[in-house]
Amino acid sequence: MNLSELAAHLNLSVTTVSRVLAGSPEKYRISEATTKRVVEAAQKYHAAPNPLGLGLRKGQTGMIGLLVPDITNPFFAQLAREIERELRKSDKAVLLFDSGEDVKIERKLLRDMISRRLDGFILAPVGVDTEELRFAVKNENLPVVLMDRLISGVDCTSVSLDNFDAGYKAAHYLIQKGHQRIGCLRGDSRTAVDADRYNGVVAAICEAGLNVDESIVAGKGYSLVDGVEASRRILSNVNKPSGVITLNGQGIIALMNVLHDYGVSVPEEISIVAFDDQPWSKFSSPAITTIAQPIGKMARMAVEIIGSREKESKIFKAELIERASVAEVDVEYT
Amino acid sequence: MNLSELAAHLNLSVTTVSRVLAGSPEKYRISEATTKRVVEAAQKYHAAPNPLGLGLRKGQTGMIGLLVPDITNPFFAQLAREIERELRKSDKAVLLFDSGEDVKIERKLLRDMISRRLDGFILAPVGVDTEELRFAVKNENLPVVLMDRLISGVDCTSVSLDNFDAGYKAAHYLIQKGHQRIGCLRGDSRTAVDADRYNGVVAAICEAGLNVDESIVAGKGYSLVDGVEASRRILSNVNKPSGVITLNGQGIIALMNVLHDYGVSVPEEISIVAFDDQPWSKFSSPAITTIAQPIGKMARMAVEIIGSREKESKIFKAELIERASVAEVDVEYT
DNA sequence: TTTGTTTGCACAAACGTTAATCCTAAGTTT
DNA sequence: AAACTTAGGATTAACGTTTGTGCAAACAAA
Repeated sequence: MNLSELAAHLNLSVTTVSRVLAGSPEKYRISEATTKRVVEAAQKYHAAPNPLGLGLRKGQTGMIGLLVPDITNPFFAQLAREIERELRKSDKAVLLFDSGEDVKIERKLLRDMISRRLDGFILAPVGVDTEELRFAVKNENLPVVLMDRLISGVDCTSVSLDNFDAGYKAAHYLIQKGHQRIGCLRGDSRTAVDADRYNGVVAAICEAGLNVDESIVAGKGYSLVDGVEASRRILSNVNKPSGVITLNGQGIIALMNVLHDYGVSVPEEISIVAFDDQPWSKFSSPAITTIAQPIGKMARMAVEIIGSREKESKIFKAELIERASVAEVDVEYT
Repeated sequence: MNLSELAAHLNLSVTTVSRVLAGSPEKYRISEATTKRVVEAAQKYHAAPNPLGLGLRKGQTGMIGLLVPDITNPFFAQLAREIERELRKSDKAVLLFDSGEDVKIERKLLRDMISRRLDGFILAPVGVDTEELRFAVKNENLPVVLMDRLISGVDCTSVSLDNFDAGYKAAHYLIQKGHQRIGCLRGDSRTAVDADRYNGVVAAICEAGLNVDESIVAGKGYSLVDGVEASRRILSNVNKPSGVITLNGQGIIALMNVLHDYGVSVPEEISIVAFDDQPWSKFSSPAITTIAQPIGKMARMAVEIIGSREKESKIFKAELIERASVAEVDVEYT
């Protein structure tokens, strides 16, 4: 039911009803009696202000747009859930857009998002620099937060992971456990996320005085098929790695299956450190040692930035969760 | 940019601009020249009708609400993706609501959804009959489609799976492969989805003249923890099943890990049929034989029903995808 | 009684559209 | 030339809010 319908029903003006329901009856000197009458009738008839009228008047929609490359990817699903949960506290709703890792579709969606006059945007782009992305970001008046795959050169408030540090931590941990031959299952090396993480891995390896063998490094995309293919390439190497780091969430699924396929036991023959904690990681056998992103914290920060229209980017540190997929090996002295 | 701003810029009335951009210039006798002028300027300045004004005028928001129990669950994530993709074709957007399997939150969300005056609702409820759900559904004028966990007694257009048939198919397949001792990993047995599937399983078992051993049937919820616990119960039985059916998507993840933990090999020692095809099911080792829901088709049907305001419910049949997790066993004659 | 001060609410405008109606200048017919 | 048609738009109202202002009644003060 409308405010106007309710007002007619109560023989009051829409103004009065609106003022009561907006929560400031005393400010406008609405009597106790009237206030009570309105509130009770509103409850009874499920009356609430029409968001379109309200939005038109106030210039805001009460919605923020969330763009992800693939909601089917557990990382983005978790992100979406946390963002929705947080936004709900300020009575905002989430408009979901899924580009399917397709840059052309992403462009279209960005245009659509903008034309919908949302109150803010949380964008996890495919990872490619497009005109639409720049346009969306440059829209000075609207709060935009970039997440996950940041675009170098596109200047925008962002919430992200210190990917270099995360990669470094993963490799450093393996090295500390005695591993000297470290393989790496990458995603799309053209995206900054992947490159940064890999650079961190390389840095740790070099720092330890070891060298990087690119024949046990593979990957060309974030899909499961890509992951499986890369895993096979890594494992079919005559000189197998003693530890493998999967640089993205899908990677671990691919790798585990290929490992099982090849009859390689974890962590006895090969140790694994995976990026992105999955719901099942701790139930897996062996439980997976993980570089976990603080998804909840990042989501909350993104929402806070949107709400407060801050302009400062935040970088979070990943956390290494020790579980059972990494074995300690004796260091071979060469 | 607004239509009114654009109109002012072009020294035209808002009406004219609106009519050109709405795509019916000839119907209102707008000259070719003017039409062209408007179209070009609109492109140049990224001008588009404000959806709030438009919505207010037309009485629709161009958005439909999607309510799921858990977007992190791959089934609902896939559903969301397909629904969004389909809705996009008619320029509608998806407002996402995630109840987190919590009935109280679901109630609140339903109220919020209704007050947002959306053009339609696609609801995958937690599975419990609530007043709010009934209210949302009874809202005669708005198109509502129920999916997945239907509520018996709540009369509403729905798109669902023939769950009995699906359960029957799973069990029948195992029996056909010679299995006589069939275990079952259930979800929440109070929900109709789970009960129907289980009844299908029971029917197939009884039809084959075998009997159901409830000591290898377990499950009390849809979460991963529930799944792990139930899997342990089933596998710790002294007399292990020769085949296990997991009645929901999370189940297979739990079961596989527990199996690996117990050192049971699939399909040599135990065969598995899983509900809900997962992206990794075919890459798994062994690849998982699956009872797959036609998620894409179901999503498209839901969107079609919403669009056409049909009232007829549709029931889809699950498809059995034969892969490698079921072994043929010799039938023991008793 | 007149003037001033509250109290309690209604009225009007504006947000941006669109659909129905109306207006004006030009061209066409008689 | 007068009357009629047509082209090409502009005006107006309405969708449902909220906010600034207005205005009557009641009450107090002088």
